[in-house]
Amino acid sequence: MYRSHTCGDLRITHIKQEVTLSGWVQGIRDKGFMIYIDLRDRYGIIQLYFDQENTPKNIMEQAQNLGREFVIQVRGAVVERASKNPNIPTGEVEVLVKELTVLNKALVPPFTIEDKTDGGEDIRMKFRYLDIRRNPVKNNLMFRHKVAMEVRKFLSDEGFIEIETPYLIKSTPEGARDFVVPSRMNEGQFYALPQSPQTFKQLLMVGGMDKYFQIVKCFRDEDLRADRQPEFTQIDCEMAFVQQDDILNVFENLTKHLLKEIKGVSVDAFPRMTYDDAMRTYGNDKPDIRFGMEFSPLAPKGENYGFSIFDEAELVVGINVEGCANYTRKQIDDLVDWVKRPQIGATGLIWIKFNEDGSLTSSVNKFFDETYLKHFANEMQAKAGDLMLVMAGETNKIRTQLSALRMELATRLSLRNPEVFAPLWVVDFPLLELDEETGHYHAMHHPFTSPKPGQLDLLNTDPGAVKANAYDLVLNGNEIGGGSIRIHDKEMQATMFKHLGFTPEQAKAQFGFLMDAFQYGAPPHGGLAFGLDRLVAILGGQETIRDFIAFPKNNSGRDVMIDAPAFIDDQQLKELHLKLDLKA
RNA sequence: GGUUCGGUAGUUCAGUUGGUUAGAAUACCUGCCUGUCACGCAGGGGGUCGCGGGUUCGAGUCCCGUCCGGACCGCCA
Repeated sequence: MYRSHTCGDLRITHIKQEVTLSGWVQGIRDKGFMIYIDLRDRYGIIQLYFDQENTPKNIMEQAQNLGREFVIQVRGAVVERASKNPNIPTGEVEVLVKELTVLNKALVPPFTIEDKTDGGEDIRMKFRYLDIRRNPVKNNLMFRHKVAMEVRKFLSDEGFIEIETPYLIKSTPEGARDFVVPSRMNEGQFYALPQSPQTFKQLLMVGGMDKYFQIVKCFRDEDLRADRQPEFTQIDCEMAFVQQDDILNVFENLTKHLLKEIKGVSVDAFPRMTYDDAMRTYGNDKPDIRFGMEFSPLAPKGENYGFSIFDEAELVVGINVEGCANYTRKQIDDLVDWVKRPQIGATGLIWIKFNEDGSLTSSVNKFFDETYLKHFANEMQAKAGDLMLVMAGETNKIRTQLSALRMELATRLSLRNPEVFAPLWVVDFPLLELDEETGHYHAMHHPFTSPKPGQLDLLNTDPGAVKANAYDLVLNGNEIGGGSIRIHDKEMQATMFKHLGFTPEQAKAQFGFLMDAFQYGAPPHGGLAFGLDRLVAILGGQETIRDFIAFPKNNSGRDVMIDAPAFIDDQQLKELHLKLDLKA
């Protein structure tokens, strides 16, 4: 027996009990005559006590020779401490050690295994197994487990069945790049890892499994970010015989369940906002609505303001930053510089101060007298003490730029409280999106998304204006889920592919199996997928998803611990019928 | 594909206009210490300044290239 209790178990009630414990040496305080060792496992820390009076000499010597992170087993009696430590749950007791076994020695770890470690990101990833011993990472992984369990519990209770779908599937050109896997038995052919189980879950609907879910890995070979990994986990769901509201209701309830069970937070009915409204009001399809600073349209087009920046602009729009009229010139210049950085790419930023004394000063005093500025202030519902920031130019660019500024200001003003949760449905997404490079339309969500009823004619006349039965769930400025009502009719699906630039032959070759299935009684269906990593990070109040993943990849898609990806040897290449054509 | 910041002791970092033997903290090792718990005290060891080239009497410092890491833009149906 390695242990009778864990290191987090022991309390004052265990006094005089004989216990066996196993764990890692967290720290050693050797006072000469007596030695204290903090023994750690997943459950906590318990202090071990050795002294020259009570501990056998050989055990005392052994204890002196231990190092940090040694794995040891001890036996001894639980005793009350002479001086207690109120900071840890086991702080009233300690174990007077009689027997000590070193189960495994350990090298000195490259960074300290403490909550506030001295190790940087790089070294922690390389020695991730040590990092996982630290409370912050350990707790995040346990937190993730709890979220996943609540998801399974809720969906199972709602009648959903978890079904696994294959990882070795077929590459398709739509959407993100695929990770591909060469087939040894099929010369020159490749599997692809799924970007999502999309077509399979639709086939499950055809198969009559009318409520499906799966907590599943998905793979996308695109560049990474702090909140984006090449392999990530989705809570993938699909339902048959449902309309959009049915789906929104089920997953709104799931989200409420999670907020309640995990965070103890009750949230009212989620607001629903159309995509167009979100873009108009926040310049963004995933607005953070925990704070205001909504966009106010200014300077309607067609009027002559005698100010070329306004007169030539497609859109003039401003936000009101409450209580910031006292910003210094330096602070404002800093904001101007911030939006002019290449990442934002703005050409400038106009500011108007609504001073405490009621006067208005601005960067455009030359062009606008107080009457005009007052008019702008009214439009933006600014009051004395506020700072108004205005941008003008091409609609899409200005929305993106001002939206980025809005988020940056909210961060600087600490308006993004991670303990406040403001979920929101964004609905009525456009069906298609124009690719400015190729001039072609492609599906905004995916090619299986159904258009809103009665918009089929629009598809021919103004494809960009067609709205889809597609929706996103947004939480605190993050897209945590998205889905749609799918096409379940073969002809409709064929029409869709045609508009996306597929020839009938291409459509058949790539998605013939799906369209065939639609001919055998496909029920109306739709669904949604949550990004589990991101959801867990947001519920955990953190920005980066990496610390909620046991073994994440770095910015370049590498696993620095196992050093993957890596070259394979010539024999493997030969078996796979592959020849490398390397630049170097 | 691009922008930007960084790489100096095991680790986290400092290192001035280019100038003597590259420092601090922490970790590690040794000794001391009867209630520690960020233990304390004294001492000690520890450096390919990412790598390659260049400028210079002289480079951690300046220039070019390259590799690695972080953040971001494009991209991510």
